[in-house]
Amino acid sequence: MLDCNESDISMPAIARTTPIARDDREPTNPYRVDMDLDDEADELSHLNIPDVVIRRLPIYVRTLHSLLEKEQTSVSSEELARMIDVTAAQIRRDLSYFGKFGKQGKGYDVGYLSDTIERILKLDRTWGMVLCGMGKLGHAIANYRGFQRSSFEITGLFDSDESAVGEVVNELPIRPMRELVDTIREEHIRVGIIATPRVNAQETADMLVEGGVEAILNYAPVILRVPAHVTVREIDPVSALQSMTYYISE
Amino acid sequence: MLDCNESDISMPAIARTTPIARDDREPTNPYRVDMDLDDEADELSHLNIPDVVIRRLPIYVRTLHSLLEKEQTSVSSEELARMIDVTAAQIRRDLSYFGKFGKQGKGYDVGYLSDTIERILKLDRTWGMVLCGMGKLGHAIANYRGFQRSSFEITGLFDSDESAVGEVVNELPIRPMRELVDTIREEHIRVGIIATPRVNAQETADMLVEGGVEAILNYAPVILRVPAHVTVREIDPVSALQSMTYYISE
DNA sequence: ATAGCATTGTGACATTCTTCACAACTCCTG
DNA sequence: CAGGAGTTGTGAAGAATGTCACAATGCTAT
Repeated sequence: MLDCNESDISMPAIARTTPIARDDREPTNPYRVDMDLDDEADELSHLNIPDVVIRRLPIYVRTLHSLLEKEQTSVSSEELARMIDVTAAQIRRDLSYFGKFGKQGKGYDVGYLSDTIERILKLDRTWGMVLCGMGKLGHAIANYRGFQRSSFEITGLFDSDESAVGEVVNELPIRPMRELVDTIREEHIRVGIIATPRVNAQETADMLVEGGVEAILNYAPVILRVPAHVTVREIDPVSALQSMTYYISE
Repeated sequence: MLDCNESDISMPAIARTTPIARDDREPTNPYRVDMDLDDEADELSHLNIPDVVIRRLPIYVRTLHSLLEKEQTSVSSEELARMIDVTAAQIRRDLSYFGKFGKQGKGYDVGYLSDTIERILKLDRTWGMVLCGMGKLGHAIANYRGFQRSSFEITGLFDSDESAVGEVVNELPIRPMRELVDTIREEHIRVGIIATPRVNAQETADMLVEGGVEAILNYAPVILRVPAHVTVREIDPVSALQSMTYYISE
């Protein structure tokens, strides 16, 4: 609620009744899941599912991927729990918000579960992102290789400093901020990254929202004010450090 | 619990009885606070205080600093709450875990409250940090200017790649990993940053712990296994993005 | 002084999140 | 094809966190 903007979307609080997946699926058949996830109950579902749960899903996906790398095809909630350091009950409960994906006595099919969670998180596509603020931090983010492998791709770089404009970073030119809103609209961008100085973060967020962005990854140490339909997550190493020193002994 | 290692320190669960600050303090006298915070109840207190609360404190400090910049000397929980986008009751409750810092009818003295929270978080000193893994990410972190202003300073850079060793980044030489443990011991380092590739993160964490580090800022996308007296916080932009796309409409 | 406004600190309550524990089911083995 | 071992999914209980609402108190103005 503090470091994340809970995005308490104001839509009618209709309880979802149709499970996303059913019991009679063939665990490794992606088409089946496809159909299940696209049906009409899906859109309403995220009202009911706690954000804590949603935040854990990427960790599950990541862990399942590491199992796939090791060619392990099946996993129990118990084993997954040990790997992630949570309780098995929590994993089962988390998954149960979305349907039934496991087999009693057997566990979960790694590939099927991983695909399913990715579909829930809408990671079954590539999301273009605009990056605002091309100082040192912006450069580092633009050069970061970890996004492509994860359904994300930076497609535009923006900076308000006209003298930075034109420079090419990781094959993309830096463009002026005044082009930001139109670019977002034209390219249907839904995700923005803020790496501007603190004082410019809010105005940047406003422009992102104006363009139609619905998710903002904020590296600036400020709490952003955005409409309820926009989600914000903070990346704040300093706060993280400052909260850890509390626990240091002596 | 997932992205943070709750650091459920196993010490006797003694309830703290002595408030850290009292009512008869002079709000702007730092010496008073000093004495209060150093007394014997302090060490036991963190058992009882929820980690969620501790994580919010850096935001309070940051916000109070921004008020100080504007020369505002007094603030109510209501006003602070608006700035941070939490409820006023939550701020009052959070602070009440540590004592009574406000004045009825008046609010809080900005400087006093800020100093006090910093003291609680042990930010009234500079923490040396070792940075492990000097790839692109490591370089970016080493060059980051935001730490000094926040009680932190990177004092050692380490990489396992011998060909990187010797290079000077932001006035510090990169040193070989084999010197890590001894350096931590000799320099009494308590905080480590992991910016290694995923596969090396756990072994790096083990070395940090062996040297005596009690707080780890982990940029690698892995859940680290550490003893209970060590706190870990994850910096994971990919997971943050992956959990936000869930909420995107359409 | 005293009244009255503003604001804290906190019991009591409400809500959210986690864990327990077990019926239901699946699979394997003989 | 029955029995046992293993594991899920989930009601119900429990723990943790957040909010309400108000008595207590300090401050200001007259």
